[in-house]
Amino acid sequence: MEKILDLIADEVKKAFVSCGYDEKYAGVTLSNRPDLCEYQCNGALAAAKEYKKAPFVIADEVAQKLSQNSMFAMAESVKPGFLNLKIQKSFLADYIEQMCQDTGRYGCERTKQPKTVIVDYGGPNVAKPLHVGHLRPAIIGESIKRIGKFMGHNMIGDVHLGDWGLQMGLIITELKERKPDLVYFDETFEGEYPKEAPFTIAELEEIYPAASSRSKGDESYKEAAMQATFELQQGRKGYQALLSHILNVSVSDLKRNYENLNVSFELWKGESDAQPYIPEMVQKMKDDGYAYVSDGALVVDVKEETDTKEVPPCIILKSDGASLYNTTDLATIVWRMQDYQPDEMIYVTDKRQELYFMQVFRCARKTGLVKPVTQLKHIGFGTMNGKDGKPFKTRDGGVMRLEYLVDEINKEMLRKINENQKTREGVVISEEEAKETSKTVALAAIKYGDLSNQAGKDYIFDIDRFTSFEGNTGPYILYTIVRIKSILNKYKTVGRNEDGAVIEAPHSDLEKELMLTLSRFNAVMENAYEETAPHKICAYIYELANAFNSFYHATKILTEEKEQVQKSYIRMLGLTKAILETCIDVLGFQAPERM
RNA sequence: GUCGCUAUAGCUCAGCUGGAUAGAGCGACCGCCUCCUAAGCGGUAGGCCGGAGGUUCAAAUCCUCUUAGCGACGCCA
Repeated sequence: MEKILDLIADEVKKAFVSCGYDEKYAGVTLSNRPDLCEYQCNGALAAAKEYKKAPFVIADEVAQKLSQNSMFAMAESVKPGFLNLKIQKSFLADYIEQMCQDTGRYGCERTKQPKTVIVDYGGPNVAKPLHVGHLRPAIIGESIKRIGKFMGHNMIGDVHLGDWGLQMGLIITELKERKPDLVYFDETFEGEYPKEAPFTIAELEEIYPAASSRSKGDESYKEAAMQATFELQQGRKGYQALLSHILNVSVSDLKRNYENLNVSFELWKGESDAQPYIPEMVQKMKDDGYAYVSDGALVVDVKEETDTKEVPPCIILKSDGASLYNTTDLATIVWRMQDYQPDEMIYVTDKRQELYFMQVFRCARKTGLVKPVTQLKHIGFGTMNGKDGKPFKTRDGGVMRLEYLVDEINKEMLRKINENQKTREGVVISEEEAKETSKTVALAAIKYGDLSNQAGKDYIFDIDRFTSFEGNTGPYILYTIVRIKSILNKYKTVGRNEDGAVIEAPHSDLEKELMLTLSRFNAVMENAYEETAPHKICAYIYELANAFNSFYHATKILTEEKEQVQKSYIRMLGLTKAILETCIDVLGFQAPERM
């Protein structure tokens, strides 16, 4: 469906043209003075200069023309030269009715040019638990992916595991110290390695930090780890087998953790998957004359004439010949292009990596790793700070495990739900349901709290604020949905049905306001995709929830006597619920049945 | 040092492809449950949009300068 703003703008354009003015002045926006009008056009103010006329005169001519148009209930010119518009109720009702009929899409069309887009978010390290630093990329990346999917693009999420480098050598070394008799360390072993991993996730999570801290004070230990890393990379069989055990154990644990966040990845690739592509890639960069040795390291220049600052070259290989983050990321681009031919790659990481990604992107482009039309985007997010405005830490200054943070919020939510139960009659929730619901609500609180801020800015993660479910929060949105569900259920329980329901022209200002808000859905979703801005969806559903709650308080729905009016209400409620649910789904959370 | 980001109500944030009286939430204060979930609704108070210039009929929004905070700046990821 065409956006309502475009439909209006089309009419306004015609009016401008027929009055002898250029249509470029006919831009229509939502009104910033809802007390005066619903939509406005400020073009007359701008056109005044070109036509050497008072803006008011122009606005008035156009307004005259438009007031004959059945789409508008009001078209008037005001003071300096504003053109204020109100839309005809019946037109609006028809539009909403069409949205209702457009099941699943509600007026938002799929893109006509679907793209394949790889979204790189996550970036957890194997053998290490997720910590709060992994929260933002997971939430934001997942949402970007879902928004793209909804718009009809082929979105592929890649977790991009940190599964390469010294950390693996450390784990192997520590394991060897503890369990030297394992077959993995026997170089003469020729049989088949056990299917079962020789450690659990809990052990793994303990082994790595232990090894890491020991390596800092023990040179020979560190050397052993480096040697193990080297041998692993050279393909030593026992170590490779251990690596796959580490990966399996770790990945299944990570999957479980991400699932709890309602985050999933299409690809569970890691840095190790890029390694095979490195030699050929590097050789080609050399052969093509892009890569050269500077200060011992192999680099590719990526500065451009228009740069206002120094852009250091992209380092491909360290002076000791080893690969590094850059190398792996570039080689990752190689296999992605080879296997998926994406039109676009989006990297969701901390914004401090901005310069780094600029280098990598330029290097990839310059050396022909990607096509000229392939888009490479870095979505940098800000730091998650505590209430004191400093990076979020545990009480003792450590990095908090993500599970603990989520648990804490789950518990707080459960407490509040139980508290509410006591003060409320009628809605009785079992202990089991309360537990499930608390998780659902907690996740919404966390995600909405994050996504409602602009991703690029730092934000304050205030547990007290997020878990207090008042105001502009995830729980408020869920509560609104639950309310609607409750009404719809009761409506059905009474034995009535929606047969023959049609959206009628709004019966009140609050109902019209709700309809106007509903009608913006397609524009909001499209814009959120174009600007990779989930926070715009948050802002929208907050407005929608407000519009609904105001309407709800002023309107008796279940006791409405006129059958057709009631059916119209119910139909509109269904649409409101569907849109809210669609929106929170692309944000990556869900609503419970009751709360 | 160079470059970048941020600065809006007591607090947390929207608004920034320029438009009419700068919006929410929290907190404060005042109302509303014989009525579909009060996790709600209505209302009051609270702002020289960091500062100074400029462009424009019109600037929180664009440009320049400036102050403060944060960040990035070749072998970490």
